Amino acid sequence: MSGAAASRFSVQRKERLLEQLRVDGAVSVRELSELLGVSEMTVRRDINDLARQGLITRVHGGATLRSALDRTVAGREPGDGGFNRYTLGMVVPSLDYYWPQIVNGARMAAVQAGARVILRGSMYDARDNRRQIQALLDTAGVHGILAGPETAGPEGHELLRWLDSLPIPVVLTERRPARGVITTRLESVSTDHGHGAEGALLHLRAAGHERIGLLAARTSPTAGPVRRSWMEVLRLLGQEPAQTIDDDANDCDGPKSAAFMDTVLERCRKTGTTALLVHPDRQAVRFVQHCVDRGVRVPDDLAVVAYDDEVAHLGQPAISAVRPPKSWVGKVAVELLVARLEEGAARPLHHVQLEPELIVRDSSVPGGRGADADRAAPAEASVTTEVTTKGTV
Amino acid sequence: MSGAAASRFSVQRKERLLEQLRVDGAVSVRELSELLGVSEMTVRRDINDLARQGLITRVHGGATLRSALDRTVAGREPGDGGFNRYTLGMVVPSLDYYWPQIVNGARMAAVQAGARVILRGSMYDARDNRRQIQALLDTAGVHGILAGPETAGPEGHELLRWLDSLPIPVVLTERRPARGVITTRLESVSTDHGHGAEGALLHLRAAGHERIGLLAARTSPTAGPVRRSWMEVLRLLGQEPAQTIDDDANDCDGPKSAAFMDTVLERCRKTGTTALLVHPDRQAVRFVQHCVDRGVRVPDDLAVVAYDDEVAHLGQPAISAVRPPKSWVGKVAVELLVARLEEGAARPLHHVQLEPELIVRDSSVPGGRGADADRAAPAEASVTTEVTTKGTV
DNA sequence: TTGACATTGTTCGTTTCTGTTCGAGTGCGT
DNA sequence: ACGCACTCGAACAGAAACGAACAATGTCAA
Repeated sequence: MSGAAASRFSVQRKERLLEQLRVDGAVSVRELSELLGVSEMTVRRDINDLARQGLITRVHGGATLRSALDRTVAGREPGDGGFNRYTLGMVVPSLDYYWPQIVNGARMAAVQAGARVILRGSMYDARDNRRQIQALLDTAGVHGILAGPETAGPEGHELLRWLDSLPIPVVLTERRPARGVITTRLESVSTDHGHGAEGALLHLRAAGHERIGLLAARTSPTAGPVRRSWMEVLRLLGQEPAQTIDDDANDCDGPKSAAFMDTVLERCRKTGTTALLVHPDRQAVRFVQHCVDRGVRVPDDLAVVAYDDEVAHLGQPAISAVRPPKSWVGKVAVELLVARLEEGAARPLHHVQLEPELIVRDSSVPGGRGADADRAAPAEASVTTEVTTKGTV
Repeated sequence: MSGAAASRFSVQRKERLLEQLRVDGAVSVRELSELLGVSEMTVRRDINDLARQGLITRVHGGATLRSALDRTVAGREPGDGGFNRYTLGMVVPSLDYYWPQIVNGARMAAVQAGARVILRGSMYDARDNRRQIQALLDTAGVHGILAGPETAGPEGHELLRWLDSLPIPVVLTERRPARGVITTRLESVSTDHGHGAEGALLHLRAAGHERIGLLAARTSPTAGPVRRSWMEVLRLLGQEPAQTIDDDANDCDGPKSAAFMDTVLERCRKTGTTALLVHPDRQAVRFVQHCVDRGVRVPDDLAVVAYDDEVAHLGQPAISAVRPPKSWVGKVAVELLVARLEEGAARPLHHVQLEPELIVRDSSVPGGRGADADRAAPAEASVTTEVTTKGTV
């Protein structure tokens, strides 16, 4: 077969491997050989190549991120004579959803920069955020803080002001200073969720969908920008939110989920909604599952794009998804913080936004691949193909 | 004309190849030879040419977008003395105001990164911007573009779309993609002028000024965010723009300038306006000069903060000013572009905003820090005063 | 027209990539 | 100890891709 655009050449396989490593921290030969559709021997050869370059560390059965214990090749980065020049405290609101990848990226960047990350888990709650950060400050020798705190509400604002006043540099991670809060020293790295959602919506629009609904988990900080973008795109298309779906994706879970999703499907029928953006992807998987159970064909009867890409590839069919560059957020955050520590106040404050990419799978366009990719492909593909685009249109 | 090193057809083929690469991320020799109707050998020759220029990554069987794993060019580059790995084209709208420092920062960063910058001056005009950028594209061996184009209006939007579609990476410099224009590949570095203006206004507010006016050069792209911030801060202070000054600073120049400035002073008296933000600083110098001529004491009778800091230190008294981090804008732009060239498409799109700093001199607070403040410009970074964070409304 | 030059196509021996096979090594439970 | 399950990698082989050399074609100027 020649249609697999995902990884035709060895370089692409290796990039895919590294990407997987960034996400999971480890890969197995077996997994990869299935994922990429090549023999295990080939995967081993790739791993050996990369290990020889010092980019990864070989382990029995697979590979991991380059480890400090790996002495096989002189590490490409002069981690510097001084091994841990800086100690960075990091506080994240969750240790099992979304944030592990950010932490991973931060860890890797820290190793590169000769720094050490001390991690503390917290909650989506300003008071606890502050407690955890205070604990880090009380730890001797912490040079800077990476924090993904609650920024909304009076308590969030107060927390931001407190962070702004700390004696050591602080980089907001996957957060921005809230509007209306005066900050003069905070820096930030965050994903441009609004733009990500816009990309997904325009992709659906380009696939011919006129009426596009939204299921977003209202409790998440991500939902805000996503929903705002959705409303803006609707406005561009000359539509009213009331004419389609705008519900809370959290309801796709729990005892009443079946009834809820039935209601959504019913409303899709009534309003002529043919596409949905679902946030987060766990709920998208649930929802697509439900569609299949009810005989609603995806994407023919209803196209679905997930916002976030933790499990979207496991959906049946595999779900197209917007993938925030999580590990990069962590990486850039560490780089900003280390640069601040090295260069001091002469360096202007940085605010970085990173854009998500849209992973087109099978749930958004018939045939599994966008009409945007006009290629005479032999349609014979039993293995799910993944196409990565830097956006749509 | 016979001067071209490569034939017209060869160029077209290569453009087509890059185009295909942009869509798919990879091309195979076989596919391409069929698609273009030429022999495989010819395609290989094209691929080798482009790879030698560092524009793509050669792989067995075809080519991919430049990959971080591609070590071929990074190692050796025959001819160029060995160290200019990349050639970056830069187009700026002015060569005598504001932009020289940005260009400087870019130049320095380029040297650091082993790159070379080719500069072209243009105008504040979309059509000419495009002409100049096209000229750079026609220059053989340009790997990426730094541009500070016109982004407003239909022509600006069209220009952005065109930039977004170029086969080589583009970093907008001191510009952002306009709202409402769909871009999927542009990156950007810009100053957060809004935040800068906010800092100046809050500084004046903290110094006790209740009613603060604005003189902004309406023709400048910077004026937009500055004025928006000003209006927002006024709103926070519970005031109306109409109750104070909001005029065009351009009128401080030219034959009728004296009359204009007298009118402004008169209106300040009438409305009880005790402070002004003036953009740009040249006009601020003129205005302060006029105040002194008319016996209006600065800062006692009227406080002035300039937006921008090219000549503000030459004012009598020295004028407090918001200083955009110009050379940093150039530096970060080059860093983004080089990183994109090195790491390829796996790197997410970056949008960076840098914050200006407020240089407090003698025109905004009585008893400011006179003589030593304007001696060594770089040293002033440490003199920057923080804006009060409490008590505003 | 002719000759110099550039570009493209063809041939064919060489190289690269990948899958398969199979013996060796490792850890684990019985 | 033993077998078992697993992984690893050397060795081989087929297919495909590569590129040097040469041939063919087209372009331009004298």
